[in-house]
Amino acid sequence: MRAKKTSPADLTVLERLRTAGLRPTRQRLALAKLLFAQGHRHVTAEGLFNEAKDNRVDVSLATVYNALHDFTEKSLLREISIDSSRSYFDTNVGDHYHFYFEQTGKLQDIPAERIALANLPEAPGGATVARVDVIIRVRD
Amino acid sequence: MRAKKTSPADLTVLERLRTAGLRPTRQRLALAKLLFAQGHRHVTAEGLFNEAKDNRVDVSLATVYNALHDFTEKSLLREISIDSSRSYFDTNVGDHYHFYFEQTGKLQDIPAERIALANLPEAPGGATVARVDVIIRVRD
DNA sequence: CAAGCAGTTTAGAATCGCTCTAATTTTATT
DNA sequence: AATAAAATTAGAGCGATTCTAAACTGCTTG
Ligand SMILES: [Mn+2]
Ligand SMILES: [Mn+2]
Ligand SMILES: [Zn+2]
Ligand SMILES: [Zn+2]
Repeated sequence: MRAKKTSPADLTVLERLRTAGLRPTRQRLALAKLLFAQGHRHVTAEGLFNEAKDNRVDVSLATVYNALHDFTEKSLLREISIDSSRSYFDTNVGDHYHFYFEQTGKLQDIPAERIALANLPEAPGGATVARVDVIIRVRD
Repeated sequence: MRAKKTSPADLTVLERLRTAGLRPTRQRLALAKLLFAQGHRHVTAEGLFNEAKDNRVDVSLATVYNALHDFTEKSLLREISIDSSRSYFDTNVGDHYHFYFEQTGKLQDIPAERIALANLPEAPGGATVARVDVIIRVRD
């Protein structure tokens, strides 16, 4: 694989990886750019893999999975289980919820302030709440 | 496979199937009995399949999947996606939410009244809300 | 109750998202 | 440049689920 000079536009993404403690390899940089260059996104591994291909980013499927998981581990992404058949990865790691369009498989953010989640019960038996997921499944 | 007389205890389950418009076959009756005889349950296909084996219910894995899906279609069960690696089926089809214990993979019901879900945003673009899932993921 | 048919079950193959393996390549450090 | 650690990769492997197509069963009808 040909290495390519780092352009100024990559700098922010590069720093983001370094800050997270991830080596800024060509593959991670390219994927991070696809993921983070625009606004928040919800991607599947396959979707990102195809997008990489479309953008002539030469990267293996295994690396896409590795990167998605590495990014998730470092809180650059968050993984969402909506449909038991595939995982989604969300570039919005802040507190928020989702609409899920069953026909298209698309996700749409709902800001945390838009839902009042009151009286959340205590986690039983001294357990710790890791996350609260709210998914509003919609159909046309 | 030997057929077995329908016992009085099966009657309620039998009616339940008939009412749902499902033929009360030996396999469906046996599985429905496992599912609905006790209180509410959260099962996986594999779990139910093993439970059937333990109870000397001779049924194939494909039939377990068929029954779970048929029951879900008729609203005798509801399917829950928690973990992208497997589906759970819930005998509680009423409005309620869940604790999910990440270590053990167990689910625990949270009655709808225990969570105040206010200000639910409208479904965008004239879509209809099919369901609202709330999953509180907990760790010890 | 026999026949007939739609609905159901089944074993095993197939599928599919994802993970693993082990060899190669790259990165970061000296 | 040499080295060690980390990352990438092709392809095999895995596990949950679905599919196929043949055998069986429940229900209706005569
Ligand atoms: Mn994962
Ligand atoms: Mn399903
Ligand atoms: Zn999101
Ligand atoms: Zn439940």
